Amino acid sequence: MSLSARKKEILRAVVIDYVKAAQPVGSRTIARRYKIGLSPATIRNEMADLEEMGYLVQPHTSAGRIPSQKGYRFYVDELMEAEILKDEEKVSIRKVFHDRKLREIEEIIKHTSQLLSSLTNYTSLILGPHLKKSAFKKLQIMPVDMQRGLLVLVTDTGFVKNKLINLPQTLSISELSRIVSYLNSKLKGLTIDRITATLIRELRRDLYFHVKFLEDTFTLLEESLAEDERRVFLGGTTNILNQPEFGDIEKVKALLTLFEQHSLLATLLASPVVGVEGVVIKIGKENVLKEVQECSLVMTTYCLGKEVVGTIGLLGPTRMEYSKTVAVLQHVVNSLQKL
Amino acid sequence: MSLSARKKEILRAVVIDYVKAAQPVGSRTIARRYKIGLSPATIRNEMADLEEMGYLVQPHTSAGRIPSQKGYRFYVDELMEAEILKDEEKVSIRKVFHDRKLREIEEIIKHTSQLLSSLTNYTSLILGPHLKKSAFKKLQIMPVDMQRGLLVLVTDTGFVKNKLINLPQTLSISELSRIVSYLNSKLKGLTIDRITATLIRELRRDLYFHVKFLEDTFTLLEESLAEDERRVFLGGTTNILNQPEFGDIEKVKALLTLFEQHSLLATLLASPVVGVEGVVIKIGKENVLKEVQECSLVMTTYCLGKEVVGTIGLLGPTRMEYSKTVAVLQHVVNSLQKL
DNA sequence: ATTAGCACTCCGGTGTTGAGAGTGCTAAGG
DNA sequence: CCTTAGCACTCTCAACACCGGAGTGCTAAT
Repeated sequence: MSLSARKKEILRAVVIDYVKAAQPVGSRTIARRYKIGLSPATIRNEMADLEEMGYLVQPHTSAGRIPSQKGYRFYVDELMEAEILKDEEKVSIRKVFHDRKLREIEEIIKHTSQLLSSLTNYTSLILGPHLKKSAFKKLQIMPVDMQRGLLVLVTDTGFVKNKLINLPQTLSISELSRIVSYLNSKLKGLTIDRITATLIRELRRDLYFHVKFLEDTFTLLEESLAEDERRVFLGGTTNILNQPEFGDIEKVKALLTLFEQHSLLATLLASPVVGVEGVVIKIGKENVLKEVQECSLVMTTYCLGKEVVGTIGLLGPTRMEYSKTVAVLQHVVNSLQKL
Repeated sequence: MSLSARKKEILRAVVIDYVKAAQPVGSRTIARRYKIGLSPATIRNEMADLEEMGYLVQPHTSAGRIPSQKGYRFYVDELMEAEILKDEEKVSIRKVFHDRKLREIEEIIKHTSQLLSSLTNYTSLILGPHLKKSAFKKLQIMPVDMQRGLLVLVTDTGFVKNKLINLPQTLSISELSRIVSYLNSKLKGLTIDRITATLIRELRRDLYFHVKFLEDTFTLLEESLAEDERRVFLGGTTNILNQPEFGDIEKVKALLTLFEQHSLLATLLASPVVGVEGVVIKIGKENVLKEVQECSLVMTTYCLGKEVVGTIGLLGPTRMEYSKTVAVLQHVVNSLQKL
C-alpha cells in the first residue's frame, strides 16, 4: 500500500529533521522549516495517520514524532535522494588511495577503514579477504638460525602469512630449496581450500625421506590454513560515543564488547545479499545480533581483482545520515577497487 | 615525617575500604569493620589529622573520607602487603604460557595482555621490543611474481617484518641471491639502529651495478627501519567501563581516544625508571598525560633473552587494588621471562 | 587520652509546581 | 469535503522545598 505524495513529503521531513537534531519533531517544526504549505493542524492529522500505519512513533503523548524502523526503511527505499560528496571529501579520499605507496592488502584496508570512519563519524567495519578462497602463489622457507626457519606464504590477493618453524639440523640448504621448489610446483595456483588433507598426504608420500621434518611443517601449514577466521578491521570505534543515543554506559559497553568479538562481527558482515547499487542497508532489528538492534549497518561487497573478496560497512545509530553514508561508501569502494 | 602506628592503621583501613566499596568511608565504618579497638570519635580525630596532613580528602563536609593521591602513595610505599595469588589464577597463567605453541613474539605478547586484563579487570598495556635495539638476523628477498618480490627481515628478538617491493625484470635469480647473501654478510649481527645511512651508502657503492633496483629496496629498508614506533598492545580496553568513576561518557571518551593513539601510549610506558622489586607505580597526577591523571599505572620492564626489551603495565583508576595488581604483574612477567 | 552525646552540615531522594511543547478534537471557513 | 484556527488537555522537564540519613566537629565527662 502506497502513501500519498503529501504523506511522503511529511515522512521525509520527519526523518531528515530527526536525523539532524536527534529530537522528536512536531507538526509546528515541519510547517515552519519545510515549505510544504500546510498548517500544523493538517500536518498533525497526517502524522497521526502515519503513526497508525506504523511509520512514525511517539515517545509519549504530547511529544513530537520519531521515525519507526518501518519509517526509516521506507525512507531508504523510496524517499532518499542520492547525495553528492563535497570536493574536500573527494580530495581526502583520493589522497589516501594515491599518495601512499600502499602495496600490502592489510595496510590498504586499515587506511580505508580509518578514512571511512573519519568521513562519516560512524564506525567502519571491513571484512578482509577469505584466505581459503584466495590462490596459493608462493611459499618459501627461509633459514633463520641453526634450529629455526621462517615459513612464508603469499597468496594472489596479496596476503602474506608467516610462521616460525623448527628445522632439523641435518637438513642441508640445497635439500631445503629442493623441497621448497617441489612444494611450489605442486601447490601453484590452487586456492587454499583445495590444499586439503588428501593433497598433503600425497605430498608427504612423495617426500617420504624428509618425513620427520615435514611432519612439523605440514602440521603448521594445515593449522595456519585452518584458521578460517577472516580478519575484521575496525575504524572509529569511539565514534559511537558522540551519538546522543549512546549516553548510557551500558549500551556503550555492549557495543564496545561486541567490537572485540571479531568472529561475531564476521557473521554480521558475511551476509552476501546484494542490494540496490550494491549497497545493502540493515536497519535496527533487521540485524540479527541484538547488540546492534539500535543501529543501522550500511554495507557493500568489494573486489580486488575480479573476485569478490570481502565486505565493507558502516555502523551508526538507526538515526543515521543514510544518503551521505551510502555516497561515501560507494565512492570509497570505487576508489579502492581501482587499485 | 612519619605517622603514628595508629594513623597508619587507619589510613590503611580507609584505603582498603574505599578500594573495595568506591564510597567515602566514615569513622563509624572503620570502627565496625576493622578491629582497631577505638571508638568512632577517636578515629574521627585521627582522620581529621590525616586530612590536614594531606593523606585524606573529604568530598564535602559530612561525608566520609577518601584517600588523596598522597594517601595512596604512602599506602603503596609503606603499608601495602604482598599478596599471594589464588591457585586458579596461577593455573590460568601457566596455561597461557605452557599449553600454547607460541613462538612468535607478537602472539606471545597478545596473549599476555589478554591474560593480564582478564585477571585484573584493568586495561593492560604492553610496549613491544624496540626494533632499533634488536639485532639484524636475516634478510631474504623472495620473488613473488614477475614484477614483485617480498622483502623479509628477521631480528633476534623474533620480530618478522615484511614488505612487498618491486623487482626489475632484468634481474636473474642468481643475481638476486648473490645480492641477498652479500647483504646478509654485511648486516649480520648489527643492531638495527646501526644500519645507518652511512652504511647503506657504502653498500650502495659496492653494489653500484644494481643501483636502480637497490634504490628501491634500500628506500624501503630505510623506511621500515625508520618506523621508530614501537608497537603497543592493549588488552581489556572495555574494562574501564566497569569502574564507577567512569560513569561519565566524556571521561570514557577521553581514555578510549587515548587508547587509539599508540604513540602517546608509548611515551607513557617508556619511562625507564626501575622501582622496588622492579615494579613502578604511577598514581594520578604523577602521570604526565592528563588523560590518565585519574588513573594509576602499575608497570615493570620485561626481558626476553637477557636484554630489557619492553614495558608492561596495568592501568586502572587510582582507586585500584594495588597489591593484587602488583602480584599478578610480577607473576605474569616472571612466567613470560622464563620462555 | 578517650569517648559519649549532641548540634550541625550536606547529600540524595521525593513531592510539588509551573512553564513549554505538542497533541487531538471541534467547529468554522473556503 | 478538505483545511485550519482555536482551545483544552497531556506529558516532560527544571526548579524548588522538604525530609531522613550519614557523618562530622566540638564539648564535657570519664
